[in-house]
Amino acid sequence: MTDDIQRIRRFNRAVTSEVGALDTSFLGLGRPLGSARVLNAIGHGLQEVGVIRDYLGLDSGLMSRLLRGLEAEGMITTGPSPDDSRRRIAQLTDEGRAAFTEYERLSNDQARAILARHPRPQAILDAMDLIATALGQDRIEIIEIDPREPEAIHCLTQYYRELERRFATGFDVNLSRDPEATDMIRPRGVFLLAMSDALPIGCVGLKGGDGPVAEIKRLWVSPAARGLKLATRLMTRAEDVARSLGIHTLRLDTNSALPEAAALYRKTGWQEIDRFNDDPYPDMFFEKTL
Amino acid sequence: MTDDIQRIRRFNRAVTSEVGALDTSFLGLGRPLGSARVLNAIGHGLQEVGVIRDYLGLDSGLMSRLLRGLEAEGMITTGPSPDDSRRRIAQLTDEGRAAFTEYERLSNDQARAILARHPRPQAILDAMDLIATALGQDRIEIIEIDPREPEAIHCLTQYYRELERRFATGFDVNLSRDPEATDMIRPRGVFLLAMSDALPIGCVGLKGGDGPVAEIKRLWVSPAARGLKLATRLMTRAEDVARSLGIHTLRLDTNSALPEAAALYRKTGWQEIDRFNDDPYPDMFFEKTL
DNA sequence: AATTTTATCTGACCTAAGTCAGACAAATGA
DNA sequence: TCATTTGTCTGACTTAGGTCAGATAAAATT
Repeated sequence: MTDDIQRIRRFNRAVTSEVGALDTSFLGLGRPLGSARVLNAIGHGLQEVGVIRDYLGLDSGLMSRLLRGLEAEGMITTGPSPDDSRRRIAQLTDEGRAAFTEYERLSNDQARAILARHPRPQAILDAMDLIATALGQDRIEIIEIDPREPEAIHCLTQYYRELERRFATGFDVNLSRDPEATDMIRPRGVFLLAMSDALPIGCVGLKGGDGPVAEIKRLWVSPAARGLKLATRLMTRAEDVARSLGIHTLRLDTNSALPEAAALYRKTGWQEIDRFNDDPYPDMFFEKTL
Repeated sequence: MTDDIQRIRRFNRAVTSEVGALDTSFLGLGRPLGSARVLNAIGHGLQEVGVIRDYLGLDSGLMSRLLRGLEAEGMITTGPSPDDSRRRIAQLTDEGRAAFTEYERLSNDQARAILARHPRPQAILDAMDLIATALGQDRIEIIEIDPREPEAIHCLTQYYRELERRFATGFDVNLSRDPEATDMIRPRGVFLLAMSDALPIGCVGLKGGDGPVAEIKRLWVSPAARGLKLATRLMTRAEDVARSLGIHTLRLDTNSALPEAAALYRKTGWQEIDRFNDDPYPDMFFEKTL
């Protein structure tokens, strides 16, 4: 156990010196960290002075001075907000946008360098996802999204890959009944994503029709987030939406090669029923009355 | 690929805010970060002012002032080094030791908290080891050590566990020929550890006797360090030591359940030979003439 | 219309951190 | 022995970052 603590502290040291290098790269463009942070916040789309101040946790006096400095440098312009002229809005000038892009380039290069010098970049990424998800586990949010958006497709792709790995026969999505995206968009259904910071780490689809019966599809949780009860959260939210859409009965199909899924369904009030479709992949079928 | 970059930058954000919290905890004891860092360096055993200065990368003027401040607080005493009275040596007072212990406690608590709130602490630790090893991959060092030291035992324990997992029959070290520790200490042999920062991530033993023939034992590399050519580095160093001890012939035994090991031996000039012992576990035997 | 609240700014002030030139004393080398 | 080098310290100065008490103007409330 003491040994484990040492491992974490070694990790902190390793990452701190790397993050220190990151801070230095911010300073490397000849601008103090404070101004650089404000410039980046504006570049990332924050406009209102108050919002930026809260986001960066700055005193209003200091914030004002940093803005004035960036203005003097010609990096930003400020003006009153159209709907409340007490509030001020900051925007990048062309010069400011160039500086911001340069910061982005440095950050991306640094990230790329970490991947490039390691023989197993995928292992690095998986480890980073696990740690970032663990550190932010209290800030995981579930959002509704169009299943054709890139974040949703990211999850679905991972889901298909996992089925491919775990089914003895492999998995070809074209042989399965791929639900119409519009069946998973309100008012017929919904597609939910679990987000940790900006990374999608889980999904579930509620595929509805015109009647009171709907199907749960594509329940998946990233390996980085397993054990955090995320599947239950996703299912509960999907059931809530179903109720609000006037749906009385939910069905789903699954495969006995995914025993943790069947266990979850049984534990949360689902009953096993007879086969209700001719999809070649599933071999277990469940139903739940809301 | 762009997606991967985003994942790394998310990791940086997550870790930076956590590390920021660590810095704040340093400040939380009412001492500025600079003084706290010096106090901790002294607590961790650094004594000479110049060594501390280099380690923390401080200007000599600033260093001097920080020392003076800690002295005024009653945290440390300084005096001339006995062998060169230009150099000064800093030591903790009882009060200083108490403050240092408090910092250690805070750091350990923080680390413990991360583990405690996650359902799979072992996964967190493995991920942290992987990342810390990757970030410090250019600073991996190979050292000689007594195989009875805790760092060596850490590696050996992991090695036995891995054999237990990978051999169809399991692995019981008591049934195997456990080499005498003294056979792996100069002048008979040597035990080598690969260290990343303070974490042992690989080992190999050279078990010698009185004659010119020796055995390679216990070659192991942590999953966190695989792909970094560490096994080759360890073997090369073991062979170098063997030569310097007047050994002409090396032997080793291994098992076909560890194909990557046999592949390494074949690639580095080892020849498969007939069984030369009656250990129940190995089923492949190699020899190399130096 | 007068008062209060909100959002930002300004001036005065502070600490932490760091730089640099030179002082000083001990150790080293010619 | 004398000049040079080395390790540390001191004083003078700078920048970054931050706090706080008003000032100011727009918006919201009474």
